[in-house]
Amino acid sequence: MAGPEKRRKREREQRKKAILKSARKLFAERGFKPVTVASIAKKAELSKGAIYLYFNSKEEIYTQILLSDVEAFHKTMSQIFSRGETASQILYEFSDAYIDIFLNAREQFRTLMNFMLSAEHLNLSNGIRRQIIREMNKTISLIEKILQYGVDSGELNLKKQDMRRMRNALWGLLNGVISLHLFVGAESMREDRIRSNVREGLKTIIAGLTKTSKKKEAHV
Amino acid sequence: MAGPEKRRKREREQRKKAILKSARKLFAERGFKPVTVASIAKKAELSKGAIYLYFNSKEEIYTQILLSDVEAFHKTMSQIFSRGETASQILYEFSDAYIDIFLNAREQFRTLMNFMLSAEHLNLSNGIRRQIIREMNKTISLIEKILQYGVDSGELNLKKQDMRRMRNALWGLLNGVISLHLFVGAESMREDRIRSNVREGLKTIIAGLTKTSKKKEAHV
DNA sequence: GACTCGGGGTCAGATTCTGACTTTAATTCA
DNA sequence: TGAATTAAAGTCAGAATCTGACCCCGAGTC
Repeated sequence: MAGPEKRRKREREQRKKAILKSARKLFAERGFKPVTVASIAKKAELSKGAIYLYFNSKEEIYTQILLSDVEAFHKTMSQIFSRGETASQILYEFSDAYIDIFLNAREQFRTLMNFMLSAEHLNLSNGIRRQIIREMNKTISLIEKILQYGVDSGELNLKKQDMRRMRNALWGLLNGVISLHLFVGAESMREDRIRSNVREGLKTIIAGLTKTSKKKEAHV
Repeated sequence: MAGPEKRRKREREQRKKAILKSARKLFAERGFKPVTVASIAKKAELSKGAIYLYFNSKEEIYTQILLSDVEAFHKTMSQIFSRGETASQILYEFSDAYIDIFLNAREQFRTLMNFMLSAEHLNLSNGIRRQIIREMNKTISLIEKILQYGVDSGELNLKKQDMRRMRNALWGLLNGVISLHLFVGAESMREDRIRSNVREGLKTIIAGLTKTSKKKEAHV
């Protein structure tokens, strides 16, 4: 590629990134609907029209942020695997990492949460919504893999048909605890409380799943 | 100023600076004539045409670099004054600073030197050339000020009509020594040799000027 | 249901940029 | 000398990017 051409391409990508950066901040603060394209343009020091040279719609901006966040999220969480540890250790680490992301990359987390909480009235096209949900599920199914690994290694005792429910329970535990503390409780205590609550829940669940406790038949 | 407008102005100035930066490097390496506008454009990752949106001619680019260098140079050298010291101390510091600039901002120095060495066949317009020379003279006349200060304080013995000649002799000493070592002598020895040569010359000149040596009448 | 208002999206015109083209001036060679 | 060649300065039509006034629609108000 020629000199000026290369420079132009680079600058075009920088511009795009700048728009996404501005938009991410605004979406994290306010969600989808209240953020106007004009406000994104203003933050990025561009005119509204210029935004449409880089994206086809407000929805597309939101989607790209969401997808890249979900992917980054999934990438981070994937790294938890591939260390020769017990399933319960991995579960603890997974939870820790999840909480870390919440605490350190709050904007990403909020955007994600916002999507989960109100995906239906976001008026994204159905295809896009499904794509994002599929991506999110990839992360959720990591929990299932951990559980499966525990079952395979003989560490955990869990029937095939309960796997999915347990996975959702664990995922729910994480998000529920975090959400609980997001709106109540003092900022200063938040991290400790989230961590200890999650750890406590995990401990009990893992205890209930470990093979040593051989008795189990008390049906629901 | 509005958001996008402010950004545009900023970016325009950045572009201009980038062009000057590329051009300065090339001019320092090769002088005026051999540097083509196309080569400046290439280094700045722009087309030739774009260069002419920021400058009216190759000459103007060169001039702006030269002027800003001369001004920076003069500013640095001016700071030598305004410390309550003897004229000879100030002369030593002035020389040291001059050598420092040569050693640390070689590109600027080369551009300046190049101008001094071949101002006549640079085909700059006469007005511009005179403007730059006037600016350079401001710096040269700093030496005269130092000498005058020495005379006024009774430290130096120098007739009014000899002032200018002495000033030029000192300036010549500096540039002559530097030029000498610029083309001969090993890089590793250069700094030491320049400094010691200049110091030696200064020492002798100052000795010849200090009032204590009262005898003087041996005309040329 | 008419009216207002706010925000998504459009578009004509302004600005910036590109590279092929024209001009100019210096050099070579008959 | 002066015609031919060449190389670099400088130009310009058209492409790319950007702007902000404008259009349109849907949601709320009376």
